[in-house]
Amino acid sequence: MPSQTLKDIIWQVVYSIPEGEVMSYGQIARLCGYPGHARYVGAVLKQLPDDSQLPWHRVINAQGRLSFPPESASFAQQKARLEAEGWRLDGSKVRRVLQSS
DNA sequence: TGTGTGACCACTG
DNA sequence: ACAGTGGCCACAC
Repeated sequence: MPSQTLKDIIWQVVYSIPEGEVMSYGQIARLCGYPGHARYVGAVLKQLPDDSQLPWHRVINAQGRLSFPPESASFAQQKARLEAEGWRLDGSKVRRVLQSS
């Protein structure tokens, strides 16, 4: 059996997402060498303790949105953390803060 | 061993 | 742009 479970690999990949960048669940699954496991990536992140140091907020879905109900506390926290790293929510879409306007 | 469950995704109209 | 649909597959029970 693997010394590293898929869960371990996912943690590593999420941890490696640099500040200022975001990645989709499916993208992470593929990077782990497990294409088709996007849902599992979400399941793993869901188990993280609140005080986790993992940058889970840099993980959004393939549509460029947050995978939480807009009124939830998790949504608010992810939104806040992303905004602190140079992103903004344009409607429900996550967009890089930039340039012109 | 079998079934239900998703912090998903790609495709379609 | 948006909603519906089917597919996905490890995991918890």
